[in-house]
Amino acid sequence: MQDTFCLSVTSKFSFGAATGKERGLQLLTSLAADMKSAEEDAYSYTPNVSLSLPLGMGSPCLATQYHTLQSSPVISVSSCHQTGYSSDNHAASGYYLPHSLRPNGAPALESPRIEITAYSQYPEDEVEESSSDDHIIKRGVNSIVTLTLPNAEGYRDPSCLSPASSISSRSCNSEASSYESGFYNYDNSPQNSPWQSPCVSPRGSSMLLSCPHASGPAGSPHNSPSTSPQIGAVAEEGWPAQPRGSRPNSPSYSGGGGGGGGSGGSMGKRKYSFNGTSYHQTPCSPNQSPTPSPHGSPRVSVTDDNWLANTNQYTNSAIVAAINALTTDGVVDMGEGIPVKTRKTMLDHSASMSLKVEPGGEELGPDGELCHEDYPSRLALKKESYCGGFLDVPQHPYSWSKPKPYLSPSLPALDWQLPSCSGPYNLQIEVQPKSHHRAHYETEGSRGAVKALSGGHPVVQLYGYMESEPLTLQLFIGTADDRLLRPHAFYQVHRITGKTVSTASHEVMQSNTKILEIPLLPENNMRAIIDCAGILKLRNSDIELRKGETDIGRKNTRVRLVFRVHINQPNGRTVSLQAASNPIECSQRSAQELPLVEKQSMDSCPATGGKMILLNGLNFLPESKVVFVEKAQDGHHLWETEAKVDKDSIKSNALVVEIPPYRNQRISSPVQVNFYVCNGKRKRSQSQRFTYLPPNVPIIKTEPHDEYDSLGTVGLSMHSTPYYSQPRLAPIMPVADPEACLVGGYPSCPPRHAAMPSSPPSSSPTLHDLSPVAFSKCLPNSPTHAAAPPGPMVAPPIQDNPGHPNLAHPPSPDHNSSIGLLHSQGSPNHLNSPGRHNYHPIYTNSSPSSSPASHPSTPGGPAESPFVQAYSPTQAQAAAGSAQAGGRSPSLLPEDASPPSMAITVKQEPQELDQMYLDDVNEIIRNDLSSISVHTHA
DNA sequence: GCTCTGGAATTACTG
DNA sequence: TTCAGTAATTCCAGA
Repeated sequence: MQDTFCLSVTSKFSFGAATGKERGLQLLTSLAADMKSAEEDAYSYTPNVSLSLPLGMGSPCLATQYHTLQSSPVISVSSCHQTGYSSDNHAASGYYLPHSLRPNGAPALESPRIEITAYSQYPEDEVEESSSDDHIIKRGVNSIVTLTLPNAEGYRDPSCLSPASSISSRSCNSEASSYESGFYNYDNSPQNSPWQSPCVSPRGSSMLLSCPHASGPAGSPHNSPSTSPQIGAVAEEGWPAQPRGSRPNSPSYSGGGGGGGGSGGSMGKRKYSFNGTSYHQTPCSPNQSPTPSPHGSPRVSVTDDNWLANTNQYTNSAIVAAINALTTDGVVDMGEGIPVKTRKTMLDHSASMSLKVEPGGEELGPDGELCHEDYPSRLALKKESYCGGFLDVPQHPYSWSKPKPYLSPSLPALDWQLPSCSGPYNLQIEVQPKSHHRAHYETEGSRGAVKALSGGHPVVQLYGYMESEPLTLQLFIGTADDRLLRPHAFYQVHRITGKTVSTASHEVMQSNTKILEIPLLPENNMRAIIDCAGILKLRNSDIELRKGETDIGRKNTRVRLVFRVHINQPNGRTVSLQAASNPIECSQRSAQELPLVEKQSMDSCPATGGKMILLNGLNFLPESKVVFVEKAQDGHHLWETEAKVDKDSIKSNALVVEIPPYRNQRISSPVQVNFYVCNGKRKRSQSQRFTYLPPNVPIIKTEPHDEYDSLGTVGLSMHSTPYYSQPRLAPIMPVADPEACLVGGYPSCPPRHAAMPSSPPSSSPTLHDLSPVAFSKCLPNSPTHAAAPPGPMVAPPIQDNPGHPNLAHPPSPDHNSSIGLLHSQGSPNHLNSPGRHNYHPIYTNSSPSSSPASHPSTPGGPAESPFVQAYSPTQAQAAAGSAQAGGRSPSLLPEDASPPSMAITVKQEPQELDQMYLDDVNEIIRNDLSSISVHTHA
């Protein structure tokens, strides 16, 4: 199997564990086979994907990102336990796969951004076509490899880059998240693409070439001012002709967008923006805020037509790609990337900003005059300082002056989903941040560092790292919606300094996303207290106007702290880990008015209801109501009922509710619904997931499998687990075709799935899908498994993350794991926990729960049971087989597996299953789950 | 004098 | 098109 596996994949996956691994491999293999796609051929990584999926599923740790500095981001997957990491250079890494790339060729992940996506813009074909060259990925991904700066070996700090180069580089870095853009964008992460910072290396000079658009900018890197013209040009492309006023969107803006407060003041500022310079033009505000944040929202650019065009044309040549990238950047970043307002603000604040700058001067360029356009140059400046030993935080022993080993062109883009653990390493958020943190606008002063619930600050620790060399922990603000984790376009991390801050930090920009770099020192057990990170809010209008930006800022006020660490391996590769915090609500209003459910004592119960559930959270009022809702896939309500709240027990942070009976007491499989706390009109908490189980056990069938039992058992345990409806981190692995699952799946299983409004099951489907189980679930939709099962059956297993419906969790035989899943899933927190990871390897999040105690810091523990072990090939096969044979959708499997509460539930009567399902289906139909397409598996 | 916070006024946006 | 309510953004003021 492995051989096969290897072949398809990159060739090097060493699965440490014996049997389990083998099984996993088998599964993978089979999956891979199923998944065949043109892409595979084209991209070596495709195979990886397949493989990776399982792995990922198995454990978060499984996949690990490897990269060689020089080579393009090749990533090899490894199970947590694996001792050996693949050393292949070429291997495309599944991990790093841009989301955009879908093995299946299916449309990219559905999600990336809230509403709109540019994916469509980028046909996957493009991507796949490049297939000829494994290394070359469409979008120049491969090219990246090619491009790799010869000297890349040494990571170059932007700082080192020549200004000019910096510019180009910057431009090159379009932030658009790879998946958003639909294709992988090396630029995104400067690190990712060697070329990314052409500037970086003189050789990169070619880079300059590359940036046609950027050319202007490139040409004048530093010159911020000068650049402006160019920028303007660029901007034009990207932008609508409109005046680049900061907020084209809102005419009103002239007045000052929302900024009402001091209308006058705000107005002035905004107008200023307008007048002063067009958005794009504003090239240089000398003072631009040192902080990159404003500028960059990552997503911007990729979407540019230019970019596409270029990309397409030159997929083959790395150079071309590089050029394209540059171009893109130039276009995007320069003009669009920076919100007018922002600039304005920056100007205004510049002075202050400069003050803030540390000795390192990281923030402001020496010039202090950098313009946004110059942003690149700014970067360069920063980097320079960086190189020079940028920040010095006197207080902290750690000296930034050290070159950062891990920095390499091949580092994964910020929108890539990474595992929280790999091999021996495990990155965990030991102390989660508070669920509310009011972000500050540029027009405001800092609102301080994000705090922990306990009153302290979040704490992050890397386990399993035994070297004496300090590492750098990266922190950026990520999204908290149902989709894959990615840099948040409307928020940036903000470095907090001062006497009260004990942790040294350093800011760097990557793909328009500000990253805070914090030292992880062996002497501190690779543990860092995050007391230096605040959250900056960018004006919606500024960001939304950016070309390529598809997210909307309105009501998009939840974020997560995303931590990353890159560990160099002896073989020259780099392991990248990522952990995301629980969601943080950043708006003032939300923090004050909206109820928030942080935990729920149970996430499932029999359809008969009647049990009491305890909700912990914030802003609960005596008049708070709890409403259970089931929605169809299309969003329409299938059922809605208000639960009885125990008025006597209401506290601002706790609520006891009686679970209402489900509308249909005869359900034969778990049904997923949602509930939310409502404090009044428009004051609702996020939807929380809840699962109704068949009243009387014999629910589901299951795969004729031995291990099944465990599953059943597992499912049973009800747990109080915090449960966020929000999406979890995106799966690590690139999904073959997330959408397939989502889209296809949904249709097929409308009723139950539909239930989860807030978090589309598919939401982060992607990676999961890949896993065998997940796969199966997805199958219905997936091309390969055309025979989708009937929707009704689909009810996902309980606890999934809202964001990720079960896909993530296949019914794992493993009891432990399963249990972990159940519990953990419910709560976002758990997701990350290593232990839980076993089942949710995919998720990068770390949860508080994941505390060392609960999760052995040792990688071995939880992580170990990667998916591989968890799933035996047989199971997988069985599942698949059953699905097919039975005619049921694989999705069913999960259900079976997970029915939580009844330990006994499992029934192993394959033969009868069909009938059961039929009955169920019929019943469902009768119940008029009409909107849903149901099929019987006859 | 500055930063951090909480609160609220004003304006933009949505339905 | 107008209006009311909600959300966003900016200010103010106190600790």
